[in-house]
Amino acid sequence: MDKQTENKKVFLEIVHQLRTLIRIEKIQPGGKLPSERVLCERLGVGRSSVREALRSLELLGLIETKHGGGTFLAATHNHQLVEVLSMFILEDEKSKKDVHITRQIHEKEAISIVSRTVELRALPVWDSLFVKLELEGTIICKDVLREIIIASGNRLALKIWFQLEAYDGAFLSRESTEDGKIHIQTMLKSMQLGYEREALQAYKQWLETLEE
Amino acid sequence: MDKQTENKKVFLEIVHQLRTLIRIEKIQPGGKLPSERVLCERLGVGRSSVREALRSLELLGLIETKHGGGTFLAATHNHQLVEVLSMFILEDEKSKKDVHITRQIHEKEAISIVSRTVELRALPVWDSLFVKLELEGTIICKDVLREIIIASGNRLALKIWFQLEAYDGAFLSRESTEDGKIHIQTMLKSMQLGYEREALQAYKQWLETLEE
DNA sequence: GCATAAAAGTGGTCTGACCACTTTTGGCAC
DNA sequence: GTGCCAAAAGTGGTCAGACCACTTTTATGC
Repeated sequence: MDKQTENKKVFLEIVHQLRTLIRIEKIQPGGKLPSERVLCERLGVGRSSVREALRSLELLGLIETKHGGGTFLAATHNHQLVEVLSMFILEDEKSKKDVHITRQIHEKEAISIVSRTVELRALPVWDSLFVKLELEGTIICKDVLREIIIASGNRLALKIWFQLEAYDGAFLSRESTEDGKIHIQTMLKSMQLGYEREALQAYKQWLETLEE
Repeated sequence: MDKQTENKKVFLEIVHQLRTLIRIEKIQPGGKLPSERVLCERLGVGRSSVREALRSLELLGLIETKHGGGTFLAATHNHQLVEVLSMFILEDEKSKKDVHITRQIHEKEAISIVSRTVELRALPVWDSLFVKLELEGTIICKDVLREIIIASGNRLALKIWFQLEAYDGAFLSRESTEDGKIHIQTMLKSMQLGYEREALQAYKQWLETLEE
């Protein structure tokens, strides 16, 4: 009833309907949505309009599609959001530096969080990383940072970090130097002991070894 | 021809192309984009695909369309983006909290940056805000924070903050209490003097006056 | 029972058509 | 020439049908 009253665009209305559908049918993240053709019929609209709505949600990272397979509710939220916004926003060199800095902001915060939280400090993953570092020595920077940010428990920050890391990838993908290794170990140990300041200091020193 | 050979989705490619087009043709916010039919021809794709891309960007608030008039680069964006995302994302409390925390991460960082940078500390805007606070007393929290983040010079962080602030809006839009006002003033003054620790402390106390 | 091929289902894209609305154009009266 | 107004052109909004490419399901043959 109320659908007819609105003079708004069909595809926006469909976005609304989809949300209702997902709630009512209790579709879980990762769950399958009705096919495009079924949605057309159910909502009484053309397939193009359904697709415009679906594509919009896809760009937002709210749904995922598998060619020939179906449409699924995204398991993890907004990753494309940042990417697309960035595409329009990040244009000059200054922006590249901003990505770098912003990424580090989240890394520092995660280190602080872990250092300050007893339960997180006690996580076995730190020892594991430490040992791996000891044995192989070829550990990749981003693996360590990723674990720390995951541990910090802020999923949104994790999503943002993933995006930034993707841009900034070349930098982080390098293997650590001998000097760098020491700083990573110091950072991990400090974190485990709850020495926030020292952990951040070691992180900073580690960064310096990367900047050559 | 060539577009089909790519394994990526056409509509995503179009989103990319549009961004390039906007930059090359120097289309200003509020400016007019080529019509859908022109875009089809230029990009060598079907109109449906062009529309899927445009509709996606519209949902993101990056463009606006006028029926019969044309498509325009958004002057001020993120209007329904917020609405739609919140519909889908902000369902569980955890996400809401993550937004909240992530926003504060960027605020804290900006305060630190300004405190540590002589040129930024000397900006006249702080006195201006301080006086405004003195006189009116009805200053809005987000105005202060926005200025600080702008001053910090990281446009990406600013962009992210705008996003988060939009979600988290109800919280930040409140007028500050008497207690809050004192803390804001303390924060500003500490920042100006370069007392990073004190500024962050005041920020924290200010937050406490807002909660509950 | 199982592997494999056929069929059905599904997303991806293009074309053409029609409608509703806006902007531009052209002609008429003054 | 000026000004107004209707016709024409331009543009977004929507739908229907047709293929294609890919995945999932079903049926077949051994």
